[in-house]
Amino acid sequence: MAETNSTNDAVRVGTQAQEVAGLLIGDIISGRLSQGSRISEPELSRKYGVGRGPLREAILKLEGAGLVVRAPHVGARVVTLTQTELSEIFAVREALEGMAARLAATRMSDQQLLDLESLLKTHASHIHEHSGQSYIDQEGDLDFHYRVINGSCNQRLIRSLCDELYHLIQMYRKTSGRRARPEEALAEHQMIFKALKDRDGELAEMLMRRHISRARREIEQFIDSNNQPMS
Amino acid sequence: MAETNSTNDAVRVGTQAQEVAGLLIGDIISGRLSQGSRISEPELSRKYGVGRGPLREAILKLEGAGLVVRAPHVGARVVTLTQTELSEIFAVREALEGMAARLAATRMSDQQLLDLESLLKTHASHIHEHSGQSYIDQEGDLDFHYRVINGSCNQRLIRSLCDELYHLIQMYRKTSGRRARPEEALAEHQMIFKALKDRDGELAEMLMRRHISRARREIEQFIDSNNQPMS
DNA sequence: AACAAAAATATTGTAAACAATTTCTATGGC
DNA sequence: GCCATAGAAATTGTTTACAATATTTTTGTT
Repeated sequence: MAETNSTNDAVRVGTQAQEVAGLLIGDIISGRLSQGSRISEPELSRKYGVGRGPLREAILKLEGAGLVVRAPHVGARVVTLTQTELSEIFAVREALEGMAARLAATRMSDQQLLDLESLLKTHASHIHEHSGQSYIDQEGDLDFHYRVINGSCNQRLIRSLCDELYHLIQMYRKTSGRRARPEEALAEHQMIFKALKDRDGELAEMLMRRHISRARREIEQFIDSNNQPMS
Repeated sequence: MAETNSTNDAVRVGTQAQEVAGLLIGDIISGRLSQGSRISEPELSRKYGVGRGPLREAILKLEGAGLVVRAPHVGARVVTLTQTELSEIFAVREALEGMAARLAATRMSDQQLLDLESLLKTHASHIHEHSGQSYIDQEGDLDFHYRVINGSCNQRLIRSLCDELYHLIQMYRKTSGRRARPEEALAEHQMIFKALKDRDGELAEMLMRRHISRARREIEQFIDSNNQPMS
């Protein structure tokens, strides 16, 4: 009768190291492990119930993703994003995701476009109902961008954006209780969608770049207004 | 005297894992470990004279860089680049390095520009002397691109390009004995340099994108002409 | 002889013990 | 009272041994 594994999770999907890496990523991008937190091997080893070997592998993986930084003989910490680094991330994201939008305009299937359209409708109704709060804002935004990125059909591009940059962006969003602007974002998403539907790659790229550039400026502004009273 | 370390290398700079990772990268991008080669832990553990722990860490690191692929309980292999993957890499490189050129146009110091100019002069004389062969072609090309990338002053961009994409490109260049076209490349480098010197970011980006796009088409052509007789 | 199944081998994944380095703490001197 | 230094504790780096999985070889059957 449903003999479970050693952990109370579902059946083991891969190796312990992979599982712990997933848990660690979740703890970081959810904010349970805040920026700059020490990653103690013995402590987390006990917490996750695995040996130090698999845990070290997980840490190594996260280091490759840029979520933690390590110093020899000193240990690992959750990365601390400065404003400069966050701006750099968004600058790279702008170039990469602009390219993704351009490719997606010619490569997305009709079905993918229909799905994207219904996603936007769902998002719109949620905004009207709850007058622009709730989790759907962050998640919906992510969902839209993930679909466009995947629509590019460029595996390397997908990996760079989803496995590296977006983890960092999610981490920042959670740790800084910044309020998004769902109405404006939705309007921009709808314009991007129209360009995709029209198979207009140039326009899709330009709109996506402006969309991300706008988000970057908001963040820079937010940080500025928050750093001031902390001095 | 000069009491050396356990290995005959210079003094240990970091940890064994880091050192082995460097050696592994060297073996891969030099072609000593060709594409698709098995990465046997016991074998390489003996070869490099370290335990399996540090070697595994090195493999993990290379997996993060995209140089090796791992399968659970099966092992690691040097990545095999298909034409599709190579095209994808160059597409991403085009977007990223175009951005780097645009940023470099406004951010490179006058001294950096002078150094870049002298590098191009050195490169030109080498081509005229040896009529376009010798190692300087590959190395010189890399050197030029590295300087422009670093001129962007965007650390994340630098890391993406130098630590991930360029390793893969170097690997491909070595394993496929493809001949470069140093004269054409130099001419294009000189045009890019002029745009940088004029602080014309838009032009620098466009020229860099065309330069890389051209290289991509050459590679695609080369692969096509090589894959045909192998069918 | 060819195929399938089962045992043997080898390799990877994991845990535990040891070594080396760093960090914290306490003691002594100024 | 403060700083420097020496020792102790804790953590990371590394090796070794063990367990689990995959691959290969062997053996038996059709």
